[in-house]
Amino acid sequence: MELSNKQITVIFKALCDENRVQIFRLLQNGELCACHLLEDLHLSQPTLSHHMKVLCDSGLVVGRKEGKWMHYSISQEGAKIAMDCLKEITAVNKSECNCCNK
Amino acid sequence: MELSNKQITVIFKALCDENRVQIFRLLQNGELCACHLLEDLHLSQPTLSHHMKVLCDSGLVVGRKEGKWMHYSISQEGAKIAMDCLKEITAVNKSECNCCNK
DNA sequence: AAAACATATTGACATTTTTCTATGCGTATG
DNA sequence: CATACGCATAGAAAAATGTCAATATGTTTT
Repeated sequence: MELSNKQITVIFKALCDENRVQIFRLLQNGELCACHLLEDLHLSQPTLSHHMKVLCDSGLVVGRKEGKWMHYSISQEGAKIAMDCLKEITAVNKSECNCCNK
Repeated sequence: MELSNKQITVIFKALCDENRVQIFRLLQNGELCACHLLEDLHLSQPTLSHHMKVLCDSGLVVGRKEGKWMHYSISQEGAKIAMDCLKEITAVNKSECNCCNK
């Protein structure tokens, strides 16, 4: 799994806004449609729509269209990719100091 | 571990900028001082200093002052907290649909 | 077919973030 | 002790992001 720096930022942007974090908390109880999410968030409908796009772009959330409703849920595949990515980017290969002052 | 939505955003802001992701890649080979990081990034010194502050605030990176040098490294404790947080926020408790259209 | 409904898109504005130049502060060195 | 060095801070400009009102799009219902 070789993700670019840009791709990594897209994934973690999902968790860089308080409202989006709150959306995760709401989705933890299962799939919800946008209208239901809207009830619990102090946001306008277009703003929610914008956040859901950011979340879907990250891969951490997936949308499922059913008639005129959009159902959103947390993607376990997306979560696994994010976890692997976080693990990979924070892994340290060596431990000695490489500084100019060594 | 009960982190607020705000605290979560502070952690993951570390990975929302391409330059900061690149800094992680550089630190994966071990501790580096700011002057050395600066050589590999196309950034001014104050801009790097700003990014290092964001990284340290996230807890994913720690700084160690030695004389006039600042040595930065990836924090494994910080990484563990971020991993736990990501796991927790993407966990799903129920799987049935809770939508208004159920 | 028209009306109602759920969501997305557009365009504008406010806020936040990124970036730089200039400067300040602490530490080491001549 | 004066100077140089490494890094942080202040302030300003530019870019990106979050937000909303208005509107568009697609779907269901009457």
